[in-house]
Amino acid sequence: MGGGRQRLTAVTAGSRAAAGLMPRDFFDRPAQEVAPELLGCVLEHETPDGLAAVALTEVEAYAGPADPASHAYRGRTARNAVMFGPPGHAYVYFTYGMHFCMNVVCMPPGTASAVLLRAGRVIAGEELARRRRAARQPAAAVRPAGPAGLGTRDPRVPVDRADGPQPPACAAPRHAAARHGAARHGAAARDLARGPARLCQALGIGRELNGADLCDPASPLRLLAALPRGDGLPGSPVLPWRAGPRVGVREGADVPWRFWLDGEPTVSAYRPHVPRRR
DNA sequence: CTAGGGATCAGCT
DNA sequence: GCTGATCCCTAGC
Repeated sequence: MGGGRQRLTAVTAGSRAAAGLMPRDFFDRPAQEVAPELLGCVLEHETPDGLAAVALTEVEAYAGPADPASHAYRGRTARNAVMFGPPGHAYVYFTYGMHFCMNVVCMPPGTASAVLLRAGRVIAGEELARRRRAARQPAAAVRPAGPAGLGTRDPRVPVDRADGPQPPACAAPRHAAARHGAARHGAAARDLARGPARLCQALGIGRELNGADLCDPASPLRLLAALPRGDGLPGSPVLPWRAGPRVGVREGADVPWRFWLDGEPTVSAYRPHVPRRR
């Protein structure tokens, strides 16, 4: 396991919207170099529902054709085409029949390499993120349930009616909530974007953002250089990070290409790969 | 711990 | 065109 300290780029003066936007050449390098420098950077997604953002706390690097754990290992396909495109774009894929995961594309066009965003700390739009996470998986939760009227599909799936934002979990045993440290209004803050699929769910990232440009101020999905200090002090925070083997990777488990901020509670739990039973 | 679910792709016909 | 193994996961027992 390695370790190090990540000096974050200071947020320079400029237009407020573009302040701290990551330059494209930042990503024009091998993913394993980019990855640790992404820690602490801010991913924000702007939608009609509002803005939500996370500070990245855990990432994984996936090198190109030489990395057996990479989606690009067996060459270019329709699914992974974005990885072969220009750097600084989002590669979003669907997995396990229900989850989205997001990567940041690295290296010049033609060389597939990416950083998987594994976890973050929500720093803006927490209520929006909480709503998205509480909405669960409609397909699994709603089930057939009955006729429910023809053609009256509501994409937003309002679970509660009279109780407003009160979650249905209020009837759960209170010791369970206490054991998990869950707040009365849904998941604990640290769990909102803890894990690659949760991160995508909290930010409302789905298939339609595959290929989105993270370096474009006009893009709904943007990557900013660092957290603002907020205290008016010059310079930027220096964050300690650590590195270790990647999660759930069969081959290529020997390289320490998972990076996380030391001591961050939002870092997802490490689970070594276990072959699935049939 | 395991079930769940959809997409993907190698390998086959 | 079809089949079946696989997938970088999460929620709920």
